[in-house]
Amino acid sequence: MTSESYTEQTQYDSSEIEPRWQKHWAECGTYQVENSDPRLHLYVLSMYPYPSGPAHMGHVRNYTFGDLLVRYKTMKGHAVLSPIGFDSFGLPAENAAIKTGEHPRSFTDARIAELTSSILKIGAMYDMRRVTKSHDPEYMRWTQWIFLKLYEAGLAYRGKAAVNWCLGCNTVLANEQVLADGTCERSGDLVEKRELEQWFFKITDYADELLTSLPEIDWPERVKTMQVNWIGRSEGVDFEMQVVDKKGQPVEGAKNITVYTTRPDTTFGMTFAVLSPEHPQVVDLTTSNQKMQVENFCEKVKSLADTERLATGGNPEDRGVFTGSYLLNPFNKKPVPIYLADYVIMGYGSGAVMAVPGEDQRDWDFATAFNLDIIRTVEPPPDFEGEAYAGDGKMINSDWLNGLDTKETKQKAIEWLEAEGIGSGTVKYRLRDWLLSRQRFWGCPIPMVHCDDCGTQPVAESDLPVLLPDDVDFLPTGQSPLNSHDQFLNTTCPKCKGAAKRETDTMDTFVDSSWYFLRFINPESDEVFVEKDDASNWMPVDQYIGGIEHAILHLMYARFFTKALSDLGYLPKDLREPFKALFTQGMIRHGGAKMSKSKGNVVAPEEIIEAYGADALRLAHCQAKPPEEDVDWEDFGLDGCRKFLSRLWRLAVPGGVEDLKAQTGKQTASQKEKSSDPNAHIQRLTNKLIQKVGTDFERWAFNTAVSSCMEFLNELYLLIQSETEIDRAILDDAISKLLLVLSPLVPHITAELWQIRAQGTHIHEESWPEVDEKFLTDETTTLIVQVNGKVRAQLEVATDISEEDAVAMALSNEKVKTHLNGKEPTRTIARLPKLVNFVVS
RNA sequence: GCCCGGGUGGCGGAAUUGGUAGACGCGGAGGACUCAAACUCCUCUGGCUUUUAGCUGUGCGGGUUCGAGUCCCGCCCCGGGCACCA
Repeated sequence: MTSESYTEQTQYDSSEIEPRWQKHWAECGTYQVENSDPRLHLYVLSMYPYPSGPAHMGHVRNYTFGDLLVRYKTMKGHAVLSPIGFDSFGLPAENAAIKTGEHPRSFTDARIAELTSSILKIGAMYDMRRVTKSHDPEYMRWTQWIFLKLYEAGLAYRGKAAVNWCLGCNTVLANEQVLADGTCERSGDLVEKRELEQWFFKITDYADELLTSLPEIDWPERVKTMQVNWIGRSEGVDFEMQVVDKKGQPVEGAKNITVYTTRPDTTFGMTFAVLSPEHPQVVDLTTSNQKMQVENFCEKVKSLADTERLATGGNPEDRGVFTGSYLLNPFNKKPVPIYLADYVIMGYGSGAVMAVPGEDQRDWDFATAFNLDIIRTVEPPPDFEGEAYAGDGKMINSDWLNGLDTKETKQKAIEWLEAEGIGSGTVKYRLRDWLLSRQRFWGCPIPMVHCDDCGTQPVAESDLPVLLPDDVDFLPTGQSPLNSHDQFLNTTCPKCKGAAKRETDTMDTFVDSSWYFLRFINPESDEVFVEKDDASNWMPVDQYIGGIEHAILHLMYARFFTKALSDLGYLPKDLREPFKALFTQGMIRHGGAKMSKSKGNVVAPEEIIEAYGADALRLAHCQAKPPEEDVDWEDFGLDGCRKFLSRLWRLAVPGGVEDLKAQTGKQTASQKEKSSDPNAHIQRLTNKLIQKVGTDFERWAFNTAVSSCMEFLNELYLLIQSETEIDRAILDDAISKLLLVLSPLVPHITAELWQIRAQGTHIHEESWPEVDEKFLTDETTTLIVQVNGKVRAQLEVATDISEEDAVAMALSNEKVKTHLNGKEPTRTIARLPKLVNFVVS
C-alpha cells in the first residue's frame, strides 16, 4: 500500500476507533493492579457517584481528569489504583418506587448499568474487579459492622434532640444538610425542628483533630476554610454567677447560672445577662410580677419558625423580656438584671450569656432598647461613638485591669476566674454530632434491636448483614415501608432471645460514602472490611477528585471515620487522613445556569461523543478552562479540538508527512523565521514539549498542556511545509513523542496512531518519554533591549553572551540609538541573557 | 459583618521567580486550492494615531522599583462559604 492511498483510505473516524480500544483495554486489564504490585503505589480516586442514569457532563469532567492522571502516573512507573463504585442508596430510587412500584433495587441496578456503560464510553479506565455498591449485601454487612464498632466504642449513640425534619423527604436530616435559609439541600423543601429520638455519631469527639490536622493536607484553601468555619472553634471561659436580689443580696436556694464568653476581659462592662427562653432555670428565675410577660414571650418564641428566629433584625424591644431576677457580676460585685432573648439559643455554650453593650453591637442594641447601662471597658479610637467597639485597645472602667491591652486582659481575667474557683477557660465548637438516622427504606438498616426487657441491643456480628426485604409495597404514606413489614420488624433480642422489634431507621447515605475508598482495597474480603497492611500500602488516597459541593458533608464525615477507625485499631495507627490531596473540579453550566432537566439546557455526553468522539470531548474539557474553575458549555471549543485531532491524524498517519509536503509547492511557504538547523530545532521543541506537558500535568494545568501540544503540532506543520530539509528519523521521533505525551489526554486516537505507525507496542504500555537535557539548552535567545523600561529592540544573541557584548550590541542598535537620543545612559541594568535596560534622564 | 477566591482583547484564557502583556483555542478579515462551495492550508487580528513608526493598555486611585498583570497601601465590583454562636 502506498502512503498516498493509505491517507486517502483511513480518515480519522472516532466512532470506529474508540469502542474498539475501550474493548481492548477492558479485555487486557490494562488498568488493573494487584495489591502486591512492586511498583510505587499511588491511589487516584474520583468521588463515589450516585447512579442516576447515564453520565452527565459533570461526571465526564471528573472522570476525564481522573483518567488522565491515572494514565499519566502509570506511564511514570507507578502502580495506580483506580477503582470506581456506586453510592447506590438514596431517595431518588425510593421515590421512583413510590411512583412506579418498581423495587428500588432493580431500579438502582438498571441506573448503575447505564452509568457504567456511559463512563466507559469516555474512555475512562478502572479496575472493574474492584467495583463496589453501597446496596450490595456484602457492602451493607461491613457498613453495619462499622456502625457496631462505633457503637461499642461509644461513638454511635441514640439520643433525643430537636432535629431537622424535611417535610419533602419525610425524614430527618443532619445539620450539614440544611441550608442557611432553613431548607433542605436535597429537595429544597422547608425543614422544621422536631423533638425526636435519633441515632448520632459522636463526631464532636474529633472536633479538635478535624481542625488541627487540616494544615497537613493538600486541599484547596477554600475547602479547608469551609471546614474551619463549620467546626467553628472558639476560645473563651465558662463562669458561674450567683443569683441575687436587686440590692445584691444572695437569693436563698437559687442555683448559680453559668455563662460562656469569649470576652472575659470585658466583664467589668457587663450590665445585664441574657438567657435563652429554653433555659431550664427560666421558671425559677421569673418573679411573680414578670410571670405573665415571660410566659407570653416564651410562647411567642416557641411559635416562631427557626428561620424567623434566626433572622437578624426586628425590633429589639420585641425580642427580649426581663425576668425580674439579678445576677452578681463577680468582678465588680454589682447586681445585673437577667433578661431572656430569642437570639440566645440553648444549643450553644450554656444557653446564657453575659451582655457587654460597650463591646458587642447586639448587646448595645438590646441595652438601648431596654434602657440599660452601657459602660465601655475598652477605649475606642477618638471620635468613635454611638455604637459598640469590638476592637482591641486599652482597658478602662475596669478597676485592676485598667491600662492593660485586650489580649493580656483576657488571660488575666481567666486566671482570676480560675483562682476564684468560679470559672475555667474552655474551648467550644459549632460542630454538632452527626445525625445519621433516616426514616426511609432505601438505605442501610441500622443493625439494632429494641427489646422491652433489655432495651436497645446491637445485632450480633454473625447475623450481619441486616438486609432490606424484597416483598415491599411502596405507598405514598410518608412512612418507610419497614415500619409495616412484619417479617422485617419482628425479631428476637440478641441478649435475652425474647421477642423484639428491629430498628426501622436506615443510615444516612453519607455513612456508606465515608468508608468506600477503603473497601476498594480489598473488595472481595469476607474476613475484614479492609486489610490493615493493604490499607497501609495504598492509603491515604494520593489524589481525590470531586466537586466542591462535598466540601463539608462527605469530606468531613470521611475524615471522621478514618480517624475513628484508626483509633479503634482497624486502620493503621498513623492513617489519620483519608485524602492526602484533593482537587475540586469546577462545575459545568450552560448559558449561565446550572444544567438541569427543568431548565432544558442539559447536554448529553453520549450525543457529543457520537458526534465528535470521546477524545475530542476529553480534550475540550481540558482545554476550555483551568480544571478548578466553573465552565460554561458555550465555552467548549469542540470544533477546535476535533480539528486538532484531525490535524494530528493527518500528520501522524503513515504517509501523512509526504502528503503534507506535497502540498508545499502549492502553498505559501511558512513565513516564520527559519531556524539555522531545523533538525536541532525540532529536537529542542520536542524535549521542551515533554517537559512542559509533564509539569503541566503535575500542576493540574491541563489547559496549557493542550495549548503546548497544539503549538507544537502547528510548528511541525509549518516546518514540513517549508522548504527546509528535515531528517526523517528526527521528525518521526517528534511525532511519536507528541503521541506519547497526548496519550493520557486522548487515549484512543493516540493508541490507534501508535499501532498503525507500526511502533510494535501498545502506547498505553509505554513509559513517559525522558527529557534529553542536552536539547533543552538553546544556543541563542531573544535579548530584550529597553530604554527607560520600554522595549525598543529584540536581538537574537548567544545564550552565554557577556554583559560587555550585550550592552555593546544593544547600544549599536539603530532604534536604541534613536531613543537614547545621543545621551549617555545614567544606568544600565543587565539581566542576561534576557534583558538590557538603559536608563536615561 | 467576618473568611476565602477572582476581575487581562469581541469571547474562553496564557504569562511557573518582578523582565517582550495577550501564548493556545473560538470568533472575525484576507488569500491559496476549487467551475463553485464545503473541507483543507497560509497570513493578519487589543485600542488609538499623523501606521517602515509612535502612544496607550491587565477593575479604580496611590506607592515601591531601572522595570509591576505580578509586590505594598486604600477602594470598587463579581463568585463562594460562615453568621444574632455569646
